[in-house]
Amino acid sequence: MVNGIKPISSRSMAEQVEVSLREYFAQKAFKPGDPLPTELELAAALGVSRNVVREALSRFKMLGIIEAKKKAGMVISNPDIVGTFEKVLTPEIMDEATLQDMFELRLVLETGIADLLYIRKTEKDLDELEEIAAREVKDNNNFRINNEIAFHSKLYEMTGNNTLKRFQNLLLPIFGFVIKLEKKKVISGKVTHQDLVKILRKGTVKEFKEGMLSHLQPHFDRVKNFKK
Amino acid sequence: MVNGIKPISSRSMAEQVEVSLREYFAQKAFKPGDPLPTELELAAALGVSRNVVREALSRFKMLGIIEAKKKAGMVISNPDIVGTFEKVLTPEIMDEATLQDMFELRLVLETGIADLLYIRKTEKDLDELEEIAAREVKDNNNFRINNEIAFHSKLYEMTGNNTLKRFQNLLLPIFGFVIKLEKKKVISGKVTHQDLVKILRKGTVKEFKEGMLSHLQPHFDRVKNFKK
DNA sequence: TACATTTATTATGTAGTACATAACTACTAA
DNA sequence: TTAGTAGTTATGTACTACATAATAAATGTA
Repeated sequence: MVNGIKPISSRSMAEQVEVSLREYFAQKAFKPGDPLPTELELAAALGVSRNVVREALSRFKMLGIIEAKKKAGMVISNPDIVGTFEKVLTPEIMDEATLQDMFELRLVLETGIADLLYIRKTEKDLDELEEIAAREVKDNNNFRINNEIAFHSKLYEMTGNNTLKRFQNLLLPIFGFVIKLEKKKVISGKVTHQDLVKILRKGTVKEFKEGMLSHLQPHFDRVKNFKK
Repeated sequence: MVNGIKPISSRSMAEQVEVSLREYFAQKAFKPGDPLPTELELAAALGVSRNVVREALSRFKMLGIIEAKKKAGMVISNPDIVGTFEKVLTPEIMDEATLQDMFELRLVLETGIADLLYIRKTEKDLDELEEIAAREVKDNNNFRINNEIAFHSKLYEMTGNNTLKRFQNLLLPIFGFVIKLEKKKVISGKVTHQDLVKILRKGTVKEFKEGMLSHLQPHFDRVKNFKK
């Protein structure tokens, strides 16, 4: 294999225009609401067909960076970050290494939210969380996974960080997908959801961190055995 | 404001085609390498012009979900998740709430990687980390920020999780941006980088977690004072 | 003058045609 | 058998045409 040599830029015009536009936005310090030149103006300035410009613009529209209205023209807008993330997070077509990475990422988040939780938690939240934990004891197995999801989702909700909450919600399918890949039975940790609620109420941050770690221990064991 | 009523789908054809294609990919259980129908076939099947199809396809190309070669046609490929994330992570056009969320997200990651670190750390890594921490003591202020970045980046590298490492690298500008917004002087935590290295070498996971928390304390204080 | 209605005007959205280009196939000739 | 050539095909780019919606201008009416 020849090293240090890159293939001639066979990048499509649309791709190059995308890059150019991104630079243009940055250079002009565009902010949400700011109007853009018309498609024809852009095409003329870039020396490409309107078609190519539209393909590039279509990309920005998908990301939510650009919004377009007839006659009014196009304006910059603030993108939905998590929404964009969702568009590429399809376990079926992701490579295994990245899947494993995402699996670990969820564990990192799960153990990392403790401090945030203790800053933001309220009595009302704790009541709701307790209700979820109590419900799962009664329920049969069919609904156990749903309750598992509900419990952890509630935790993220309690951090008051909406981006984080939505983000972890996207990670859940990945988590399930990876576990399914291995065909191993999921073993529960020693610390149950109800234990965690109890700690959140009366215990310290440190105790909660230990509790959560213990709760997730089976997953961490899995990570330990995974050879990179 | 009228609730429960949505505006008539004034979504563009390109947007609708994007959705249709996504469903089509899922339904056909497409995996990387699988060939797609030609643009003309898609256009005919969807009942739209080739132009519209291309605008939608352009979006998938940006995400890295589709690759196209002349004559050979198009194939599914696995997207670069972090790369995609990078495309929407422009602090300048992000709304403040999300910026704050991302700031917190970084803190969550930083405190959450401890367990992963202890699973994966090697002597070689520790030596390198120590070298970075030592360097920053000598350096003058100009390079302090660079060293700050280098140290924390190295930590993520040590987790052996490349996605995580790249991800936090994208978060760094946000972090700087948010701090700059407030125009407050950055106060260092009581635990220095050199302290952290020492703990990583000889101490337990628990000690490291406490150390990191103490190191980040000024940032957490900032979060505490931030009213949502 | 003030207001309502109609009429351009304009930029995006969609359709269709044409042709360049790269890559693959099959055929041909040495 | 192999080298070379011609043909085929799907993407890439360009251009034209027109529909559509939103705005602004112009007009008419009270």
